[in-house]
Amino acid sequence: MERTLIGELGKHIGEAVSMSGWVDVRRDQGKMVFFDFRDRSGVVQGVVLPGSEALETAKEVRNEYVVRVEGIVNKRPEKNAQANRQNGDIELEIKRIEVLSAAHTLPFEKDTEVNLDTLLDYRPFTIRSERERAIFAVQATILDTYRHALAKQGFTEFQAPALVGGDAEGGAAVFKVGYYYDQTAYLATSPQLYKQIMVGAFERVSTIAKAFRAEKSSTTRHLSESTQMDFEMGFIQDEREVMAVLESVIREVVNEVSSKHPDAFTKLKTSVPALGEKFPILTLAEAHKILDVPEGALDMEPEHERRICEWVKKEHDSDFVFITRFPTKVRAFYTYEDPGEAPYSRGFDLLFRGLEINSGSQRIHAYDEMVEKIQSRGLDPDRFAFYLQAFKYGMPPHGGSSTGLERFTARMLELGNVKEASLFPRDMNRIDTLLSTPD
RNA sequence: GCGGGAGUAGCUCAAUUGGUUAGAGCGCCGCCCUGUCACGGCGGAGGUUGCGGGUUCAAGUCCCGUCUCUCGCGCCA
Repeated sequence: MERTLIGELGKHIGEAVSMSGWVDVRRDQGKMVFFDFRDRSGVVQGVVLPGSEALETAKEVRNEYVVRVEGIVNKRPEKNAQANRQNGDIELEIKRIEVLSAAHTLPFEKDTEVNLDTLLDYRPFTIRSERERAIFAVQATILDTYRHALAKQGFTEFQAPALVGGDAEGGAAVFKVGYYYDQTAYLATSPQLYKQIMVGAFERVSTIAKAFRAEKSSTTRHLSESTQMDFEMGFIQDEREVMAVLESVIREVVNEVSSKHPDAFTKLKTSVPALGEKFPILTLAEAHKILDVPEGALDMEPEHERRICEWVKKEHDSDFVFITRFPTKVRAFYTYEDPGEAPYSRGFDLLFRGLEINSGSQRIHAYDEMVEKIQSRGLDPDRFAFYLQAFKYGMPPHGGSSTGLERFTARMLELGNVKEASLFPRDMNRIDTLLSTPD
């Protein structure tokens, strides 16, 4: 018999069906046994009635066993119906259970709350919990919506390399790759330079790339391996155009997540982010003034990011806020500085619920200016020769930005630690050993 | 890297001022249960208190070292 998905069972009342999935819960009543079964489409109750041939197997089966079940879809007796619950009005009267795969004793119940390290140590199991599936279903929607929102606006997606040569940008904490005998390779800390190269061909490009950072840091907002959602666009007047595209994408992502996953916010004990009329834009100086930070501070400390977001939420009903006009010297070398606006650059950060989730800017596009800037930062233009070709052979005024997927997901669902928004997070001490050699 | 907190049963935690045989809930195992839906009832197993040293008549508890987790800061072109 062909497999019927649990979500479709309601259309087969009175019919004999075959269903496959996991045992979500078993409730043994003695002469009869109840189950909740789970597959990708949902859950349904199954019941083995007294005297059924399936009773013996039903007694052996435990939670998380993978089974194929044959039975009849019945409407539940009125008094046993469960409102507000998927398939609460039906149940599967089990005639036969075939164990496709037994499960060993579980380390703990699937949906119990556990500490972060336990959660991650048992990841292949904990990912099955309702909470974890909700987080990563939301993350999948974030990725999908980001991609389509940009495609609609004429962006071409490309794949940036993760393996890069040369310590081009100076002594950042990078992962060194010992493979090439005559040169050094690293894992990319950003797809930035490749994005710019691609603007030279496609004007508008986007990429979802892995970024690797070997920082010896342990915080709730850092990962050694993170996912960046980037775009870069040509023919702009200034960074405001980049911000406008970013805002439109973020709005679409939030709206899509809230419509596709209406239960996720309740499950995670949070609420849909407030988008306000428009994301407020504050200069760094304005933000510091609001926070009563002494003049001359060059950047925002984590505590300032939290406080300014609280202020913006209260004053503008927005969980997002742009900060602009950072001093050029604290931004990346390729950041554009208009002569009339010195010493401030055309860079911006986007803060979301107390945390920086995106950073972007208008970039330098003139070859000579770029070479000069590289030199003034004490870097060697020869080492950037490959990248500089993009500018040498005609580059439009352009800019772009980069959103940290894990940070965005974590703030969206108000997760305490960005590692909760990563399926398999890597940090200073954590890396799983799937590839370890068997004995 | 610096600072705070923590490490006790499979999981989440408790254990008074250093004092008898280290407890609970959940899970697990066994028995009972014909309408449960986190089913319920009765019983049971399960511990080198992270690791190493020290103080003491006596250490889960105090001291030193070490490892790990966690939070904050620093770092994060």
